[in-house]
Amino acid sequence: MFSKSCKYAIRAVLYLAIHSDAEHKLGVKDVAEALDVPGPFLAKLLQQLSRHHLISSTKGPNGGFYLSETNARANLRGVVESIDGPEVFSSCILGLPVCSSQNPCPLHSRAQLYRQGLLELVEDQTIKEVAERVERQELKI
Amino acid sequence: MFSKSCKYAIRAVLYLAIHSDAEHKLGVKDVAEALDVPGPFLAKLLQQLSRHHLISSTKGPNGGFYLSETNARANLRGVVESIDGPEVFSSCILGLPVCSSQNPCPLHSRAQLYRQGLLELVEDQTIKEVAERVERQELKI
DNA sequence: CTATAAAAAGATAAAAAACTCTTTTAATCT
DNA sequence: AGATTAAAAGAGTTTTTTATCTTTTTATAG
Ligand code: FES
Ligand code: FES
Repeated sequence: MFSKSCKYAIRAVLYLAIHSDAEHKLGVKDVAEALDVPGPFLAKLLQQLSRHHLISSTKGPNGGFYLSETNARANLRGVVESIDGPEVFSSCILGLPVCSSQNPCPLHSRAQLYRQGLLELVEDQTIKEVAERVERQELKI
Repeated sequence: MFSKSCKYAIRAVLYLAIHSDAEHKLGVKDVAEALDVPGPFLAKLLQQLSRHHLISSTKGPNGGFYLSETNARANLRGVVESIDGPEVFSSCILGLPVCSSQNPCPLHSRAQLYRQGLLELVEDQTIKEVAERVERQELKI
């Protein structure tokens, strides 16, 4: 479903939500080791998220990546769209050039249900909320 | 979501459901041109589906690919599983090594809704039913 | 102001997915 | 039986995704 990159990105954002804030920034290495993900590759992803203002970062000593309060109040949709592109939520499930009710593919109407589930997955709770649930219920990330 | 291969495969199966039967077989080229898909690549996919008995084929003059009655009474799940692997319906949406309610990831419970939609998409109608709907409603494939 | 720490950027490499070409096998027709 | 047709199988190639390595920029600390 999501690309590997996107999965890494989501997990990294959640990790930052739990373990970082403006006063406690984390280096790529910290996150990569905690999530068991290739470091230099994760660095690229975090840079990309940072460029899109979905996470925050500063350079230099005591620098690193973190989630600002604002970052944490967003949901995960932006993260997914930033890495995998916005089309994941709107493109035809059979790969036809356009997806529309005007000219639908055979799976179009049922694809709505699937998309609904997908959107709820990433939209109906903030990153902060997910992170808090992870802590309360000791979930794996 | 589905790989490109899988999308091609689904479309090809539907095309066969509509345009072929045991008495009217189609060559790879026919299908590839109709769907505007790379021919030799589609050939590989059809061979794979044929090996898994999801479509039928015969060699030689008047040979080709087609859907038997039995093939057409199945749903699309087998096609998807044959090309993309069965894990698409059961693997963790965040890429964790196992997906289970015992040790769930933060998105696990909501992922169920998404999976439900995905399964309905491919399971709740037979290939024949989809094909008939395509003909009745002149849908694109 | 200099040394240092860490992200940003750029350039490369490896692996996987998508796509192509060639040879072999099997069915049909004459 | 021999010629022909079309799938099956095998061996490449190209493109995209994933992963690594190196250099540059910027913020901080001393
Ligand atoms: S047209 Fe295929 S999903 Fe909408
Ligand atoms: S554990 Fe992640 S979806 Fe089930």
